[in-house]
Amino acid sequence: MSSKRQSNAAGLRRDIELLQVLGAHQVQTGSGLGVLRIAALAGREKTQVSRALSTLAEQGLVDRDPHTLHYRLGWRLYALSAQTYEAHLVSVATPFLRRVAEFTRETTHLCVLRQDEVLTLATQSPAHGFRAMWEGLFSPAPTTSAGRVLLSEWPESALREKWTSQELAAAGGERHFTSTDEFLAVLADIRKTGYSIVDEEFEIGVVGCSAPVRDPGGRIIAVINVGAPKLRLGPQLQQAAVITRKAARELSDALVKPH
Amino acid sequence: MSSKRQSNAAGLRRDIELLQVLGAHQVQTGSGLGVLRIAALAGREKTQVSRALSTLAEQGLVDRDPHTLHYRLGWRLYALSAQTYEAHLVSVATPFLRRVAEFTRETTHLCVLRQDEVLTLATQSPAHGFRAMWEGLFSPAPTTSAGRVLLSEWPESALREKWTSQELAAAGGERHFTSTDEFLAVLADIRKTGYSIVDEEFEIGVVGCSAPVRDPGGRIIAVINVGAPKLRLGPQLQQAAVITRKAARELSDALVKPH
DNA sequence: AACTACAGTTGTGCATATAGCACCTTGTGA
DNA sequence: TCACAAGGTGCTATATGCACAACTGTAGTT
Repeated sequence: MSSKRQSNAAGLRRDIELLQVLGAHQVQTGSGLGVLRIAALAGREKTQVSRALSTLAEQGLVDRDPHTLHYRLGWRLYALSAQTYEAHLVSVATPFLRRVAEFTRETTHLCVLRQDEVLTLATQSPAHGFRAMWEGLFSPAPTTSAGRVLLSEWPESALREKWTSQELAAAGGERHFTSTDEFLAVLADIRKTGYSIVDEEFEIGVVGCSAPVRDPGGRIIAVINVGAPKLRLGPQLQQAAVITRKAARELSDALVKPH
Repeated sequence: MSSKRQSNAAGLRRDIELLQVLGAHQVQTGSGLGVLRIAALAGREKTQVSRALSTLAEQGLVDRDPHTLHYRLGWRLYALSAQTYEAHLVSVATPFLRRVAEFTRETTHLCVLRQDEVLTLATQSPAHGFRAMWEGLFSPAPTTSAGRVLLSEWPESALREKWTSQELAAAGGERHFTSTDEFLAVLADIRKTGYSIVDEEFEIGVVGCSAPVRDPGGRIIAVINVGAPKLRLGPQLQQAAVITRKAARELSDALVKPH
């Protein structure tokens, strides 16, 4: 069997999974997690988890409440994240997001595509202080306006390979495409207009629009997205899309340095 | 109690060091790093580094430029960091930082103490768009106004143990304390006034002030800090300190939920 | 084209760090 | 006082990672 030595670092992979378990839990309940709970969620022995977490804590990747002994994600993740390309992107994009948020009076996001899902990097609300807690979270790609823009310039072969009818259905949302061809037609329309509009397809009562942000090479690397209750934004959705498209283009021009 | 028995997870520790190497390099030059360079910086065999990095890349902790083959810190760090307590703190603090930045017309920071150094979590500039790139970076504690506030309510025994004259000298800065007693006197003064002022002690030509942010239990968990060229802020430094102290108190009141 | 110089990946024997188990310690509530 | 739950420690066989070497790929030079 030769034991598949090529795929090294099974241990590392498992330890990273602990971080993901902690992150996922933190999203749902705002609190930390004990060793036994983490072990159960990760499907590992508590003793291994205990030892791994204490090493992670020593390195600052997780923090421990000295009283409850619960773990949560640690400060070093925050320090390291400031050096990522994504952080650079957010720092350049923030003024543009802010402007869109003030124009539309709605919450505005910066999103990217990671692992075939939409990752929201940053959020700006018109009334600052309260920010919708979407940052760092994933959404399905085909049912959101952001995801459709991010996929819109994939080569057709790659789209057909990845987004079969099953995949489209599996991605969820209130409504979904019944065929890949239908999906491709929507993407073609996005390429023509330069923005994407979604009306209650991801979630009932919610509408949204998105426009592409491009790197200096012209590739779509992110989107600016506006999402809001249909009752409020519905009538001006088209107008919001145009504003979003304009801001996304200006942001693209500001991205001279790939960092 | 020599902690020799926790000889656990040497491999994990080494892999985390790779992330730190990448982070440190990214700060200096904006670009990524090849496998051989990383191996040299981390003092490891290139083959191990190659394998470890490919696992880290698979998990999204590092990203690889497909063309240059250079690695940099990955998107998952950004996603995970959004779930940290530090991110929560930043999200609550941002409006307060913004107000201080607009009042003083100077760059304002939110800082915490991690591993006996000052970690800057967030920055707000009066003219938004350009932000000084201090986020995610460390500064020495005793020579900065932020660090002094963060240390100001440590018990005296802990201060004497940690901040011996050698430690104070090792922390750097343009000027440093010659004795721990002198240092303690400065901290006592901070406790009295509720803010800290530093005049060209960390860096020539730079002045700053800081005030403590407290959790609901009253413990100092962060500071708001204003730093600026002496020529510009010098005359109004005292006034800026009062504004900072006021904002820090209001932020403390806003921190009802410990997340 | 062939030659050289780098950058990075893959294969293998050997030493060692780790998984898993049973056993402790501590805290808490009836 | 007991009983139970959460978390940590000691120990050994063995799976894992390490080092070294050989291999592949990619420019740049003549």
